Amino acid sequence: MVKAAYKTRQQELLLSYLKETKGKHFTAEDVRRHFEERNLSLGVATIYRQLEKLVSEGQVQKYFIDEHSASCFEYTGESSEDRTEAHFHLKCEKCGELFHVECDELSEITDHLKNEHGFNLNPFRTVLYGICDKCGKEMKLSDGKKSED
Amino acid sequence: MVKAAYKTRQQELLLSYLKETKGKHFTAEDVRRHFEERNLSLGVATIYRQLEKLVSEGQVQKYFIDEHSASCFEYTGESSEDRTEAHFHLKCEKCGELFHVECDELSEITDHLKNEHGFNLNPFRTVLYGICDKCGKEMKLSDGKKSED
DNA sequence: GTAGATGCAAACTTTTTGCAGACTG
DNA sequence: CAGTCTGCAAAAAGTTTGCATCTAC
Repeated sequence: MVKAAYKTRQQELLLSYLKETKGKHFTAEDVRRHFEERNLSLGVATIYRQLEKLVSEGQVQKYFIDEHSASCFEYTGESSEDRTEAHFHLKCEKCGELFHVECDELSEITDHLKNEHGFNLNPFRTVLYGICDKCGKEMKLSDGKKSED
Repeated sequence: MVKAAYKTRQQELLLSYLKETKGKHFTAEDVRRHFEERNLSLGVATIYRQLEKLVSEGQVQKYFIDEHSASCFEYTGESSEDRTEAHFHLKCEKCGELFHVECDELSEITDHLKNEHGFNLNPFRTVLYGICDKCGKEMKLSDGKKSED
């Protein structure tokens, strides 16, 4: 039996936040602070429970950066038609910046994984780690000793 | 000034474990349990401290799967010569399996990111999420129904 | 009225840290 | 002997859960 799913004030608050931030990532704490600043309290438990529901419905994507930071969420839309364009996440291991990249050539990896490895990649959830352009250049400048990587 | 770096029993135990498991992934808890079973206790704090040191030296790679599970570590070797072959990690969102794949074509994404986006990918740390071949087929078979993990 | 949602606080998990004592060189 | 390392236990940080209360329908 499917649950009745009541409509609540908290639910609508969260949904309005999601629509404002479409295409950007946020944490549960970001949501809580957003409403706290407006004197509209939303308990963390509620935030997590609502987000979890949306994640299981596929409206929100959840991904994980590293153990020191909170999970990232990202609203991608209610239906496949108005879905946010698929994009990858690049995380710089040095400066910590998280980039969103949309690039046709990157979708080749998606095709390759599907065709050759039978693996159906979910780009939203995938975070590619490495060193970004800016940090790479800075490291070259200050690199006195030989590095093996 | 560089620290003196004493050689300890615990250090050697850990190193022997690493060499046994080369190319496989493990968690801090796996290490602790491994030695507990042999009545050789290694404190978790020590395990984390030693692993952290090896990670910063580049001998061990550390990556994150999701917030419910512990960080994964993987020993890749002391020098670039005997380094483990670079490989990607594919994580199935359904069955939870973590696959290691070495594939030349996948390295194209590394080149593309470097050349077009100036991003120097670290494949060891990168986990690609999606649905594996086996689960994808199972899901097709049971299509109408809601399926659980 | 009843099923479902909320909010608080406590529980939980993994990882880090402070510190006293043990060990290495 | 001095400098490091270890192990314990407590602390952190993010997330989940139990439960009493409140709300939607």
